[in-house]
Amino acid sequence: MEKFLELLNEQYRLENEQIKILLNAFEKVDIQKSEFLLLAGNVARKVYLVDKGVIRVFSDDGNQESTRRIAFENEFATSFDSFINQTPSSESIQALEEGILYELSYINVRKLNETVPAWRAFYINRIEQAFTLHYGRIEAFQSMTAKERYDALISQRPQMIARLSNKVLASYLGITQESLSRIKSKV
Amino acid sequence: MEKFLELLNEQYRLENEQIKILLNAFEKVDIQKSEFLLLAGNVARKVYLVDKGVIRVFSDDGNQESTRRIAFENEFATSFDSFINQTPSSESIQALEEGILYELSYINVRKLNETVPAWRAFYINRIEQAFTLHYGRIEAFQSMTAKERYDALISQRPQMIARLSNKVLASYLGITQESLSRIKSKV
DNA sequence: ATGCTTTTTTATCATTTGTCAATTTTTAAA
DNA sequence: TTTAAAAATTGACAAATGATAAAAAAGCAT
Repeated sequence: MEKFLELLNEQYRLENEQIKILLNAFEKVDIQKSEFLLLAGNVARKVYLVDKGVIRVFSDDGNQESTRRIAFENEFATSFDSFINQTPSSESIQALEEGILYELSYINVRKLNETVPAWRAFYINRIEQAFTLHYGRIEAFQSMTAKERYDALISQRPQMIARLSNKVLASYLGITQESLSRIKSKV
Repeated sequence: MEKFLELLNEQYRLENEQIKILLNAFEKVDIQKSEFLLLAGNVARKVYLVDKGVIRVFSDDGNQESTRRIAFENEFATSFDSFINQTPSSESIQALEEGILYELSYINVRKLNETVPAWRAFYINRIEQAFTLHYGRIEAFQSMTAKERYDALISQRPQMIARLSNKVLASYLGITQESLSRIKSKV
């Protein structure tokens, strides 16, 4: 949380009054490993800032899981489509490690967008960044093999390999656990 | 362009003064089929609103083309990463049909974001929508076969099949032309 | 530590998709 | 219209990935 405020202050200049408003909008939540923050079918009413731990956004069609987003420390995550339209989510959100989150409700996001210019600029910037992050994944799926996607992930987001189980990592890469196991053994 | 202004007015209420500012920010451009609006290596300085025709954003690694985004009438497109960071683009933008565009410079986007609240709300909304659109593609790549992605595209964006060549469509779906040809013949 | 559950690995075989090459069809230019 | 270029189709084969099953390894609760 401190790091987040630092960043915000650095880039967008915060007045003390605004810092207070911001801090009031967030709520601290302790999470246990494997705990669900959102179950598919419900509306995503919060966006989460990870203070400590890892969370994942994923869907499960009964046959296979697809991990859409992994958020580590100082990253935001939610089931975005559900959150911005406040409609039922097709995705669930789950903690992968014990940790601490700061959650922000939909209403507070919209309020902050109206009332705190620094937050608004930050919000726009975050969505732009999130867009390019996910855009990169489309590039990967369009033009790379599973092995190439894995190698790219190692160099771009090493935490992904270090902190995630093969099962989750495989579902993020869009392949089966067995394929991932083979890819890893192929040097 | 009219339709775009209508939409903006409907959803965000525009004053006459603001309409003038907006109209001045856009510039009309006639485009020929196959014409390049941006060549990879250059900075994307404009975002394009398609008034008539179709444009595509794609990359070409020398070996294969990957079509990242197709924009039809009343849709916006640019090489997003390059545009928001004003850094050289790895993508090119090309017209697929003769048509008419309205282009908006990076500077004007940022200016409008500061000065026209209706535009700003619209801009945020567009990025949010663009995000969910591309997010849907990740879902497709993660959990569907090429045939399933093709079928989904037929029902969700029939224009894609109707107006694009197989070559472009295949590169959008992330498969070879040959595979697409076989998928189509499989009923 | 012990036993149970989950994850990971390994093997075999099936399916999907890619590659390469040739042919047909379509498009565009002279 | 004629001709050349580009795109689409088809076939044969190769490579990548999935499905299923079984065994080994790791994690977790008691």
